[in-house]
Amino acid sequence: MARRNQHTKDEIQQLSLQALEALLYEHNHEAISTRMVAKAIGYTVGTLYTVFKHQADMLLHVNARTMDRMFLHCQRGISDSNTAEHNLTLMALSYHQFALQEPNHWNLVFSLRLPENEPLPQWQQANIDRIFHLLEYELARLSPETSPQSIQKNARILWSGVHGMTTLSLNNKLFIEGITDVETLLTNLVHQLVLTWSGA
Amino acid sequence: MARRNQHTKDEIQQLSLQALEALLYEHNHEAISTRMVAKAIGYTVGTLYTVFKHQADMLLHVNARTMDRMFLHCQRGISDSNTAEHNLTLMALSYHQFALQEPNHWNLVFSLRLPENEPLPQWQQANIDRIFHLLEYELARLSPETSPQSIQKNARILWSGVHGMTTLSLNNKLFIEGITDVETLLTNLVHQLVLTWSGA
DNA sequence: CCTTTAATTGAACACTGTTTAATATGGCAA
DNA sequence: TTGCCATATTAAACAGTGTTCAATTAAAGG
Repeated sequence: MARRNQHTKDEIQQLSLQALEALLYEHNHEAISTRMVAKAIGYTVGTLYTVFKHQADMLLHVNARTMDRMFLHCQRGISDSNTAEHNLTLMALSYHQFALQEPNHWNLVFSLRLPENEPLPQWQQANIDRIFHLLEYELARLSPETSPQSIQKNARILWSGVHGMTTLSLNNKLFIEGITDVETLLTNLVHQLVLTWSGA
Repeated sequence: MARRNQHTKDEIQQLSLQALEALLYEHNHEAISTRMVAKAIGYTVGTLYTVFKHQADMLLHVNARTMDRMFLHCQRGISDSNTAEHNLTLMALSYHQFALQEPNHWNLVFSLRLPENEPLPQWQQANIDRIFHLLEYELARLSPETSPQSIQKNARILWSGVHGMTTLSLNNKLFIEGITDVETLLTNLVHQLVLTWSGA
């Protein structure tokens, strides 16, 4: 069977990404092979290599979609009619919730290592910047007289905290026996940082 | 060549771990195979499996040693004659510095996934607790009247932040073009959290 | 010295990512 | 309609992976 022309290259790429995403709900990315993805879309590995440079390239494309979904998820419920602290708390909780809902997708975003000399694509940085802008917007609303540099700095401090809690709790490296849950910890973190930044 | 009795099982295990650690200075753990380790110590893969249950088991042992080293490193310069904030800042900077010095060892600690139904061993939790105790000690010194529960909670908030910054900066996911460095950010984080916790 | 015991190996198994020659079909020109 | 060409697709190959296990070989014990 050759030259069946059933799908365009673009369609094959989309099918692959969808199939891979579906597999990630069941298996973590280290357990997923190129042949599994190929089989899932009814093609052979060779075909995948006409559409992606290599496996890492395919995973990178999945990561792009994951970050898009995460970005949307983190905007849920955000509104200018809320206080800045409320919005920041919502974002933090959403970030953590997304990681819980799609742990394998989320893990892949932060554990993918590209082959040497492969630069990480510019849209990756753009995606990260997009999330930071959400935070910076709220931080500016919180204390309008703070300099843009400080706002950028504080956004990074805040995101690091939220991200760290999410990583550690996802890997059970955070808790002794049933102390407070992560949601409480996240709310606390946001509250305490907001307190010092709101000029209190 | 069989039954040469050149090394005891214990010695073979130690040799393996040392060889693996040496390899980690050059390659990240995904690029290291059991056969590479075996060759480095002058044995065959089969021998490794008389000493470790599986590859993940071997990596877990390396992680134990890495955490020991990290624990010692994080105590560098700590002294009761320093302020609590100073000690906490030292620890945060040491934590980050250690990750920079041994990125592959450090990565392995947080990215190793055990096979299903393999419980993470109890010394792992003990090692984590040990680090938390260092933090809790300083936090108690900072505000003696705070309840033990709150101290535990705050230690986790603080460590999450430090860990998050370290992870993200190690993967270049934290910075736009040359803003402030991670050290400054870490110092800031500690300072701001300490401010709210010292009852100011 | 000869047998038992166990440390060590080498080969096998089923998999992995990646490359490439061979193939078979859809579309086009005559 | 026929025949050819371009190319989408595959099957097979390669060098590697983790893991297991029968076979081997040497040390130790009687």
